[in-house]
Amino acid sequence: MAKWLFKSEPDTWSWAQQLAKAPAGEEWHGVRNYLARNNMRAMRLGDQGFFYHSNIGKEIVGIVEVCALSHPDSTSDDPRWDCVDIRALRPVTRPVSLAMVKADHRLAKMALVTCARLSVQPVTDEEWRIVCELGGVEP
DNA sequence: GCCAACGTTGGC
DNA sequence: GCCAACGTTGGC
Repeated sequence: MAKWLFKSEPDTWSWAQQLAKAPAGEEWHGVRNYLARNNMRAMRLGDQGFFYHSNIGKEIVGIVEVCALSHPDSTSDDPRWDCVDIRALRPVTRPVSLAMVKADHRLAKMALVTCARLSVQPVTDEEWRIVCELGGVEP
């Protein structure tokens, strides 16, 4: 299973809101970037991802799972924009901050660091394991 | 198909 | 709130 990372400004959509929608899940709409969209198109049911709070917090706060394959974004009339649905699985024991990620040389190549503006990112298996370790949660 | 202008993201 | 980075748009 591939691993991913989803960014959201908690002002707009927070982990608490995502958690409140579990287990049904929620459409990850609003992405208007080709690379982020292509990442969502590549997702499979059961793929897991980190839920990251951008701007406020700047930390990974939970783990989500893809529960619907890529489909047209209901918030757009433009057929270019698709998105998946995700549901909250569990919070991390300790939030993993951007500063912690940057401070860990093993995570230097993480997209969170190298592609700061990409809102839906791939995560390698090794990065997944290390972030889970930092967050005190089972990979 | 290039590239300048513009808009947005997101860390600080 | 600022601004750097960078993705997108649109004129040529």
